[in-house]
Amino acid sequence: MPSHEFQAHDHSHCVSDAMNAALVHCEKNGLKFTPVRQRVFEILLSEHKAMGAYDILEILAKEGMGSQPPVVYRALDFLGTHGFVHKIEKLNAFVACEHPGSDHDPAFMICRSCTKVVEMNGSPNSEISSAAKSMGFEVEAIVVEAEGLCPTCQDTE
Amino acid sequence: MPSHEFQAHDHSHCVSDAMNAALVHCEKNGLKFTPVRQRVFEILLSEHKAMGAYDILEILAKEGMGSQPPVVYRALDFLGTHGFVHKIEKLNAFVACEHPGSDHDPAFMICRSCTKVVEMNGSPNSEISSAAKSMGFEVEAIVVEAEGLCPTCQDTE
DNA sequence: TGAGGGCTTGATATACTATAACAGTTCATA
DNA sequence: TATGAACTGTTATAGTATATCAAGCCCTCA
Ligand SMILES: [Zn+2]
Ligand SMILES: [Zn+2]
Ligand SMILES: [Zn+2]
Ligand SMILES: [Zn+2]
Repeated sequence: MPSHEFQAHDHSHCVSDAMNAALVHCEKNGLKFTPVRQRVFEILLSEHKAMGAYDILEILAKEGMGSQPPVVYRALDFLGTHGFVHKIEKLNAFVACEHPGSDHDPAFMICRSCTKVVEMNGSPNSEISSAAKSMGFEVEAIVVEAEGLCPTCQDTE
Repeated sequence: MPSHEFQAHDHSHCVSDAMNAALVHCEKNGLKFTPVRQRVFEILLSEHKAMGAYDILEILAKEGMGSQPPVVYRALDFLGTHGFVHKIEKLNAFVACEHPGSDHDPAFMICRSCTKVVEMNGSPNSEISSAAKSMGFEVEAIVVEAEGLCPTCQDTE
């Protein structure tokens, strides 16, 4: 059983790796990684969970960084456009990307018990792509979200 | 290239097949396929497109079948629970099931140009299931939604 | 230097999606 | 006929997302 983010791990590495990758990517591409954007990213990095835009906004507001919805939606739009966060459609919520730097179609596992959200390794989407292609459909983006129980929560049920 | 619902076809068969299957299933299982539920299903069957709850409600209202959101959401809940319609998470919208009667994890193709939504044949989800299983994750439900261009719309671009 | 232009932020208002809660009705059945 | 379960009507409210316009910042080029 490979280790992964559902299990206990040194999460400070997740945070620093992702933040560093984002800083480097913005630097290289002349993107403005402004304080609000950076703070929203930090908030999403703090746990492997999806957060609603309004949950994030509440934190920002307490810190005096903006109190209106557009503030957080604009930051999320920036972060999503550049691949730093993903939207979880099933939850109408957002999660920090775990594979920074690589352009990828993410696929997620959502634990309904502990609410953690983890990206699958690799891109297990080739079967879907080829099923679509065999019907003549040209895929541009794929949403893959598996809901269920993570290893830890299976044990405690 | 197999034929499918993106292309021209005798759509009246889609409608009558699905409605018959639903009627039979409700009959067999003692489910109450009430006028509102039946009408909502008909509306969703009229095209291979996803419709928002409020679009459906607008039609119901014109016909004097209920004018408040709970009416349509309750009907959609019934239809979803019994597998007659699916929710498209990416669109926050609902579509009639094309494989009535069979218990299945649907996978969708969404054309961004003509907005048609078609279920893939088979369940091309085994790759995802096994990727999840290899990480110890127990899948209970899968959302698969591929967005792109259908065969027809590729030609006209 | 300072006028312009593009991008970011602030702020107000509004649109869109979904559910909670309770009252009234229908219908099967005990 | 009484009882209860399920469906419908209705009001109110919660939750998610965007349109729009004004104001500020930063870079660049005349
Ligand atoms: Zn971590
Ligand atoms: Zn869990
Ligand atoms: Zn059809
Ligand atoms: Zn199309």
